[in-house]
Formats: sequence, structure tokens, C-alpha cells
Amino acid sequence: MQTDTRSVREKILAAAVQLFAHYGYHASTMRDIARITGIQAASIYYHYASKQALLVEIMDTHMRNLNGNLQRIMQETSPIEQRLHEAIANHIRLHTTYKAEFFIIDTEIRALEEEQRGVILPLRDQYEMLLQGLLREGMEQGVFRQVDIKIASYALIAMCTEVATWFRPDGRLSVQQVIDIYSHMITDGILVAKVAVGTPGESART
Amino acid sequence: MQTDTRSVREKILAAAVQLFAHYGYHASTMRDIARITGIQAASIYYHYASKQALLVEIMDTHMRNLNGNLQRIMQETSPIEQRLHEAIANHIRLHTTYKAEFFIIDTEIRALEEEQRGVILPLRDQYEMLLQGLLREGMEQGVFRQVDIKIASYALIAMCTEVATWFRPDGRLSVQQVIDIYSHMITDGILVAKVAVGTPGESART
DNA sequence: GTCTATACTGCGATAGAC
DNA sequence: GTCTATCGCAGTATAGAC
Repeated sequence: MQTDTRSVREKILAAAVQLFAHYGYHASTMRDIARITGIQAASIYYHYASKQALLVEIMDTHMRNLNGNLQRIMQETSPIEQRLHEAIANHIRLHTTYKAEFFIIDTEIRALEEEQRGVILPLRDQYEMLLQGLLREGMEQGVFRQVDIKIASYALIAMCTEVATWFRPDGRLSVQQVIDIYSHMITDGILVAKVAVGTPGESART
Repeated sequence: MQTDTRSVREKILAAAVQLFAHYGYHASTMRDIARITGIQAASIYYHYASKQALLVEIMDTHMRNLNGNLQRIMQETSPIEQRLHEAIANHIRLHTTYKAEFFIIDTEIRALEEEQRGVILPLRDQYEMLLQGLLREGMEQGVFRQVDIKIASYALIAMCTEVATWFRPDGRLSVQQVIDIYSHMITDGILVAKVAVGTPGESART
């Protein structure tokens, strides 16, 4: 809406992202954010109401983006295996592209004040529910084996989220390679023993 | 060595664990720790040199314990699958028994001052190396399929570590049940597609 | 070994000029 | 829309009595 307000607002937010991710929310100060932005601390308050508002904007933006993508994937008509792959790709792609932002989401939930937590946590719950719906659908179709859906979703999310802690854009693996490796580990097993694959007669009531 | 020094020291540490885990290191204050312990803030400094010393003691103690156990497991002569199971059990058992302590280890590395980080990070690296050695051994023996060892170890650790965030001692699953489920997911796949298990001809140069 | 008192620093946020 | 100046408070840590 405003003319060139955006630019400074964005620079402030980018500085906050950088500092929150590196030192944590409570260890980052408005003065530090201001210094990186190239303004005085007091000037931040023209753009953002508080330090907390910065945290909320970072979390809200990217969680809604993550959820929106997954929602779109869920509405597709492609086979369930393909939609799972796309869900994994979405998760890893965003977690590597917006490494710092998602790292903040994953480590600074505690820093949210009570009221704001009520806005952000439901978004995380929604994401889990969407993913669990996908797993359930695959199991009902008989494509995936019977697993504890909650635990499988937690394990899947934990695995794919952790990518953000070690991934380097200039590392030995491209984002696409990482996506393929994880997709493979999830659907075909991390460490499947080469003998005795399948463990017959467990819950295979096909 | 001292007579009943222990008791207060332990109570202080327990209070620190509780607060660091719940609110984070920087959001926890010496005054809060003192209040829970039932003493004055200044009294803490008779037992601990600084707030940072509390954090280091928490991290150091439990990481050495985790590593020590894994080292012992690695020296066993039992089959590699069994040692992997024991490694998973060790990780999950400690992460559920000392939930708060390991949650701190996993979220407050950033809060370590430079010098102390040089003590703690090598312990984490050592753990990763031990686990990667186990995976390598299993692959060389032809028991596990060929995987990217680094990534597989990260995925495994992330999965098993995350248990500490949702596990409740009074929840629907016992620690042993959780261990079995995770061990199963890791060695037999999280979501193995019921058709086409095994994906022949990938890197199976047996 | 724990206390009270307090030094010292740095924080988030506001006021008001420009 | 950004500045300087500053308020009010909370933080870690220390000094020294008991």
C-alpha cells in the first residue's frame, strides 16, 4: 500500500531473521537488528509494534505458505505415492530455501507470548493433521503398510525438518538430490535390512 | 567430597533444567532458578560460578552418558542388527528418561559461549561418528542396504531425538513400545509401500 | 553456606524534535 | 519516517554481614 515503506520493513525483518536464527530470540536485541538494518532502534517501532511482532510475522508467513502448499497437494487427484513425494518435496524445499525462517519456527515457539502462541500453534497442528490425513489415505488404499499414523508423521516431519540444520546451498547435494534421498528413505526405509525385507505376518491383513 | 552440599547443588541444577527446558536459557533468570530452589539468587553463586556453568553441566553430563553407552554397545560382539537396536534403545531411553535435559541439549547449543561450545560440540560429533561407524559396519557386512551414511545418521538421530518433544510417561505408549516402533520404522521403513518392496537393482552390488 | 544490599549493564519501548 | 534522549526495569554477578 505505502510507497517505499516496504523496503525498510523488509530489511528490518531480514535482519531479525538473521539474528533470531543465529543467536535466538531472547539473545537478539532491537539495537542489533537496527544496526544491521542501518537505522536506529527507535525507528523499528515505526514499522513494527514490538520485537514479538517481528517473531510472529516470520512464523506466520512461512507456516501459512507451507500449509497452503500441502493443502493444494492434498487436493490433487494423482496417486497417493506421488502426493506423498510432493509433500516431502514441499517440506524440504521450503526448509532449505527458507532455512533460517524455519529454524526459527522450530526453535522459538517457546518465545511466543501466550496470545500469539494461540495463533501459531494451530497452524502447526493443521500441518500435522493434513499430513496424517495423507498417510491415512495411503494406508486405507492399501498402498502403505499399517503404521502408527501419529508417530509416523512425527518421524517424517522430524527427519525432513532437520535438513534445515545441515543443508548448505553450496554443499555436495542439491535440494533435488536431498528430496529424492529422503523420499526414498521414507517410502523404502532408512536402513532396510537386505535380508528379510517385509517382515511378513505383522499387521499385513491385506 | 563435601558433606551435604550435594543436595542444594542438585536442587539448583534441577530447577535450572526445568526452566531452561520450559522457557529457554536466555528467558530463564537466576532469580527464577533461586526461587524454585528455595534460596536467594546470590546463593547460587556459592555452588555454581555462573548461569553458563549450569548449562554446561547439564549438557556435558548427559552427552557423556549417551556417548558412553553407545561406545559400550559398539564394543559388543553381538550381530550388527542387534547393536543397532540397542543403539536406538539407548538413544530413546535416555531421551525419554531425561526429556528436559536432552531437550536443552537439542535447543540451546546456541546459548553456549564460544569456549564452552568447544567442549560440547565435539561430544555431539563423537556421537555422530560412532553411529555412522555402526551404519558403515552394517553396510560392509551386507546387512544394511547401501545408503548415504551421513544423511541416514542425521535422519535416524532426528527421528529418535524428536521423541523427547512428545513423549509423556503417562501417555498411551511405554518407553519400550516407542523403542520397538522406532526400531521397526528404521530397519523396516517408515512407510514401505506394500507393493514393490526392495526396489531391485539400485545399488545392490552384492 | 546463605543472607541482604547493591553495583553495573543492557534491555524494550516511548517522547518528541526534525 | 528517522532521529536523539531517556524512562523504567530486569538481568548477572559481587561485597560483605552473619
